[in-house]
Amino acid sequence: MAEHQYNPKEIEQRVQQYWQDSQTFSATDDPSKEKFFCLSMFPYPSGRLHMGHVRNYTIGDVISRYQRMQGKNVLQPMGWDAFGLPAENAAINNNTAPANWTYSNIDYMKSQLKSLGFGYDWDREVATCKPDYYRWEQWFFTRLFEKGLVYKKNATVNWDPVDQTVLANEQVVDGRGWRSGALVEQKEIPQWFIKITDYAEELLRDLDQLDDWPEQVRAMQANWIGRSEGVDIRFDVPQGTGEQASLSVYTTRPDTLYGVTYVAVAAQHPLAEQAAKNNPELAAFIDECKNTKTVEAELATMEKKGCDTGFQAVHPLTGELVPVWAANFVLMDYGSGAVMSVPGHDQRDWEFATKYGLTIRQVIAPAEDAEQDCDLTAGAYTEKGRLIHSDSFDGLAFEDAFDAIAQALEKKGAGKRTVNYRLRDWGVSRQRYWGAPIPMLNLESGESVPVPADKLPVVLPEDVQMDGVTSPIKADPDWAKTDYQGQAATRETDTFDTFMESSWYYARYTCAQNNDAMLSPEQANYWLPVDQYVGGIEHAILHLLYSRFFHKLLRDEGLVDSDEPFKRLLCQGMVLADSFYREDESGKKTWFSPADVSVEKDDKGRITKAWLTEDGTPVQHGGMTKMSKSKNNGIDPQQVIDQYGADTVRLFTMFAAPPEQTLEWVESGVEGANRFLRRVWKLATEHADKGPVAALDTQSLNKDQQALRREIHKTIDKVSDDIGRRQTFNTAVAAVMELLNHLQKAPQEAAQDIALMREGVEAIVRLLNPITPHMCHTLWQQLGHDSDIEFAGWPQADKQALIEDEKLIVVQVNGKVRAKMTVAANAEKAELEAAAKAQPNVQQFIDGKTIRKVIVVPGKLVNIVAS
RNA sequence: GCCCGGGUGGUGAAAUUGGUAGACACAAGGGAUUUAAAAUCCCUCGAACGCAAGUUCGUGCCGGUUCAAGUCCGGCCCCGGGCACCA
Repeated sequence: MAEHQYNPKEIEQRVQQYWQDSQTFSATDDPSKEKFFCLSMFPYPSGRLHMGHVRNYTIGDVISRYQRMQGKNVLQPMGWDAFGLPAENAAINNNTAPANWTYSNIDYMKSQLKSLGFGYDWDREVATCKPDYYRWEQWFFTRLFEKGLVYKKNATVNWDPVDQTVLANEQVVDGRGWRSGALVEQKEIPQWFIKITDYAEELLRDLDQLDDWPEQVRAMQANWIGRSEGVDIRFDVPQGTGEQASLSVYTTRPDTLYGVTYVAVAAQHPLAEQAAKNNPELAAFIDECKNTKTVEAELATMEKKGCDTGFQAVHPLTGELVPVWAANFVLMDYGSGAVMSVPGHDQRDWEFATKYGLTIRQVIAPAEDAEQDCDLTAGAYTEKGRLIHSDSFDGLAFEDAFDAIAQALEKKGAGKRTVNYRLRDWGVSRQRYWGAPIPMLNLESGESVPVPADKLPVVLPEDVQMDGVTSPIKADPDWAKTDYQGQAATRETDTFDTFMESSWYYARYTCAQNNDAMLSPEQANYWLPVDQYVGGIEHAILHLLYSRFFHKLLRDEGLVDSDEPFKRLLCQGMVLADSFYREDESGKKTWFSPADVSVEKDDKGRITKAWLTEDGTPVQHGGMTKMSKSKNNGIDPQQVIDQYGADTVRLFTMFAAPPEQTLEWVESGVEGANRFLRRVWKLATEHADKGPVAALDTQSLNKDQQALRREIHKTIDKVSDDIGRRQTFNTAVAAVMELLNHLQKAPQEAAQDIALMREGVEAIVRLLNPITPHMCHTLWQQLGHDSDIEFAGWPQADKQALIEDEKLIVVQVNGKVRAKMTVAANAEKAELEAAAKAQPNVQQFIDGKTIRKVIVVPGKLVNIVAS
């Protein structure tokens, strides 16, 4: 007798032990087999898994198991994005070293991943903080340097003047350093850059190949790269001494050139700094601009401010003198640090000009009304139109004007057509400790050279004391001391941006143990590209763009032969939960964990009352929000696993919402998922108890049995399509639930009833296996199979069983449903029309009216248009 | 501010190519079983009107295309994600 009580704890432990003992998920490089590389974004080892991880990795695991049942050779690896800022903070708070903290987190989280039953090949595990990983990244960087793809330049950082340290944007709170509270300044320091802009065109073009990426991610990347066609224009700036300086500006609207009434430069622009020497007001303005964060969102919304430099620039075509202003919205790091301003036709320029009383001039008129002057008192006219007040260019439309003015500038040597990208080169220097050391040496001559390959890796010391301010490798002068070809040299003490590690880890999984090279091309080319990548939408731009860039760099180094790293991409949504807070008199909110709160609901199920379970004091319901530390509404996956089992957690996660959408974590929904699994367990084990089953004779089935068999095979069809093509796991689960409802109602008297039940139960067990593998593994055995369900194959729908001889047809009159009728599936149009008109409720609506038209959609509907 | 999503019953959602709006669940209400509870099973469940058959309205708002619109087009409102040193 099978156990009819579903006992997840016991089942899951046993099955996980079985997987470990039989190396079920260990992938072998076998070129004779069709491969499937399924990858989930590796976690930052923060301490414990959160629900976002659970969701991400459940999706990846479901796809992996589905593909394995399709007969593919599946690789599903896992690793750790182990460098980063939180380790430094935790190390200070816990008085330990970042390495120590990180490694113990990895241990714990690895055990959590195992308890969720994810089928990873742990032999290929990587941790990016280990020298055997980052040494190859260091080596690759030196290769890029030799190829001229790496350079050093000054770039702006957040500078804490009290702690004398560089801060991450995250460490700047309301313009102040998070520890010192000092006003943060912008400071320029030399940093290393990789020329991603050299690949801008290819990164943009190859987006077209990524058919299996979400449209929105491709759109976001295209906008990020931001290709535009325009003109670089030179404005000469006569100096008092008779010398001539010049400014370069880029514009996509050369047609508005005659509307330029001033030029704006960054506060840090050399011209502005020169002018500030004899201009205290300007000097004060430049000083003030040091406090402006260079975060795009802040730049866009802050108050636009400026100050006249006193310099004047010569208009390249008219020779007119226009003032040069320093402005806080022009960035020195971006473009040439100067822009031409056309307040008549650019809204930002208009606001600036209005504020400071600068001239506003109309040079574009609406195409259809070229004679009329626009009203520019309320705002700029930003549409493209026809030129006016532009000398010989008057009357030209945008494209002709663009060409003619660009040509005139080129002829004078004052301009050049250019393709520009919004994308900027990738700054990879970080002034923090817990990262891969940048493998560069500074010589006494001032020259920087890469660390020779035989001296790699540059190992980051792990046994360190954190003082919370200075990186230990910067604090220890001995660490940097070294030599280069006999001469004294100092090491670079900056470390890499952690995006460096996450840009190539996917490739390292193909040969994680290789100690002789970054990649083994044979293994890399067998497994790559990744067939399915799963991760959060928050990585849609940066991580995914850097990885695509790195893949092209790896290709150009001869390490891989594909152009793109990720064939198909799925971006899962966030996980939300109820939040609860209490507000004190000053309006400060204290947030309470949902685990500590009890609620009362009205008969519509809305929360009407909430209180702390422990002492009964009332709290406010803050709605469903993203699980986060700040709202204290994270649900610990471990507690839910302990209570209901991993299969229930996995099922609820897949069922509650489609994967790209947000998922609301609701306890009663988890219970519902658990209830469904108990029903499956009961049906399957009770059936298994009936012992040997007669062979199914599909020819002898009665009408009801045929209908049930059609449900079984329709479900197989739908679930296959939902998991394989559509990736709508929620509807796949719903389809299995429907089938279970049908099977539970089926009679179990005749031998063929039981044979049919066998077919249905086996279908359910196999269809659910990717989602709830522990239960399905166990039930598969109880149904008498010796084979491992992972390798038992995916069920195939019997096309014969799907054929219906009758169909339900909807009858509409003027687009409104008036009747439904069951007709032979092969009925002709004329028959359908006649049958539709014969329906009593239809007659009522067409009686006395003229039939104008009848639309027949075979197998679906008849619409009678009458008036 | 810019770029990208989303908005459908009390709730999560479904409707795949323009063709029956609300599958499957959750919550709620009613009933069966039980000494009782849990568990389980059955019924009801968008709104209004109606004894019923059924009718009308209904997918954020306003307008359009179409025999037919949740789905396509134009204009708005609200919510969320990203914005380059959090990962």
